[in-house]
Amino acid sequence: MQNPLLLRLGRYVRLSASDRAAALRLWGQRPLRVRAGSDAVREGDAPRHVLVVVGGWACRYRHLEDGRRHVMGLLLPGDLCDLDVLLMHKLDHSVAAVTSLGLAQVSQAALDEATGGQPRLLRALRWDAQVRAAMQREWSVSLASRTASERIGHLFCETYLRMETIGRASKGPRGGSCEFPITQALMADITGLSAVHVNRTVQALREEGLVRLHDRVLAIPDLAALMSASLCDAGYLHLDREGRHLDAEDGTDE
Amino acid sequence: MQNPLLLRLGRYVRLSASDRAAALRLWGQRPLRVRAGSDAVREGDAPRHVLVVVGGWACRYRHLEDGRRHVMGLLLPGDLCDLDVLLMHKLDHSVAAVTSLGLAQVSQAALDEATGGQPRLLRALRWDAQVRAAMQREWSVSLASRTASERIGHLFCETYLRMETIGRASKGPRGGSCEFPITQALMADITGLSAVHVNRTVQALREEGLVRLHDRVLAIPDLAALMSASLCDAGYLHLDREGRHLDAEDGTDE
DNA sequence: CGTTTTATTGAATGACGTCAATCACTGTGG
DNA sequence: CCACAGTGATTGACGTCATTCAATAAAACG
Repeated sequence: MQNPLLLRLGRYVRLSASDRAAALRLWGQRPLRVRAGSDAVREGDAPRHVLVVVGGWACRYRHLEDGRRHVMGLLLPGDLCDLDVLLMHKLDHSVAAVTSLGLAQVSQAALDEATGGQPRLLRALRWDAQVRAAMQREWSVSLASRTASERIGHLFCETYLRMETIGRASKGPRGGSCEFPITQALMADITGLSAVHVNRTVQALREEGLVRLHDRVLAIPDLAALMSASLCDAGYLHLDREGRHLDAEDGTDE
Repeated sequence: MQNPLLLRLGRYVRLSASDRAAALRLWGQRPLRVRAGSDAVREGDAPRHVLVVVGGWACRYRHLEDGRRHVMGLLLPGDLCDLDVLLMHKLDHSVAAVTSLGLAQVSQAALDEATGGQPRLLRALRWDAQVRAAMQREWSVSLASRTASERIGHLFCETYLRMETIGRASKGPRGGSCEFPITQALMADITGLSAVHVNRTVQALREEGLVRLHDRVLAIPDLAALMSASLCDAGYLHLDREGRHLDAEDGTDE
């Protein structure tokens, strides 16, 4: 299986053929293109769909009144944006395209139809939402307790691991690497640092040999070393197939 | 209605009598006492219940390997700790009692039984989880983008508003006030500041006349002024009864 | 090719942390 | 009743990490 959503949900449980078919119906739903840099949805809007990232990267963000911006999450291909968002009247944050972006817009009816007869799929989606909440908490830990280089190193580790789970990382003799289309200015808005300090910190990590980052490609020669230097413990990503006791009989891995 | 859980869910939708009865069955479930300062559940444990705070205050926290601690959320009476936590194999953070604490331990079976025939109640609980996620994001905004005094002021505003929605705040001629059993050391772990700096910042807020804080009681003479000084926009708390179109016929307010 | 975005560098400043000591308050045992 | 320890709040001096401002270099883009 190559679909990022299926790869991701497969970290929780082996889906049956009909689960997978239902998940793919979400995938195909009314896709929308968003240009890099512009907003897909905006704070204050009434949510009309559950969004699924089909291609490209997006971010959730919020502005403070005086213009300061904080990016509170990254959305990668296969990521689903708030299963229960349609309960709310207004969005409390915006979502912007980081790169050129493809979004599936899933209506409540489409969601109900896809999950109605597939409790295993619904559980996988709920698990995914829990993991997303854990990531949010971990970003809080970073902002509150990690130093600049730990924050940035942690962002690299987490993003690399997320890319790996959706089959978008490659491993070579010099470690793993993945796409990383995040400018230093955006990294600043994520980590709560200034762009200048991000720049200096990235350079320091490079000089220590912990990462290579050029041309929107992130390479990590020794992931364990970077994780350790960044105080990153991957437990919160819950990558160990916690729902395996619910595996479908016909759930295969290929 | 006086029950904090019902008051809180009532911010979303008017519950029917049978919704309320079902919610109260969660409330009564096998209550557990935890002494102030000790852990209710610990990172790495297998979750066995959904926890509901019946009385007292708790906090979610995580330690980094070198001992730094971050508190990533406060749990007040009526708060429910992760509707879907039982999907996970391991907890990724701990929960400690801030004050002497009463916890209802709700099993999956009890949860299913309570929500099975009450879709309105289930929606209210899901709405609550969304609001909780929004609070988590807002704490990230604080840590990344707000100054020390804005962070602390924001914590005061949010906590006061949460206490107000559960009927635990009182209003007088000199503004509103509520219990606030949080030591400055704990405020430091919440805001990512040092305890010393929290102390100085609280004093500054006092001298500006924005808050009074003594003997575990927080008083806010002018909430609008404090909110404005802290760049606090209450939108993310979603306090405006967003599910009112789903109100039960027999849902009364008393 | 110019134009814009992104990355990089230096110097000065400032917000916040650390260390260390003191003070107030509480509860405890003698 | 008082000595004592323990917790939480407070203060001062000093150090440091990160910000800001400003300028430049290097890429990316049309």
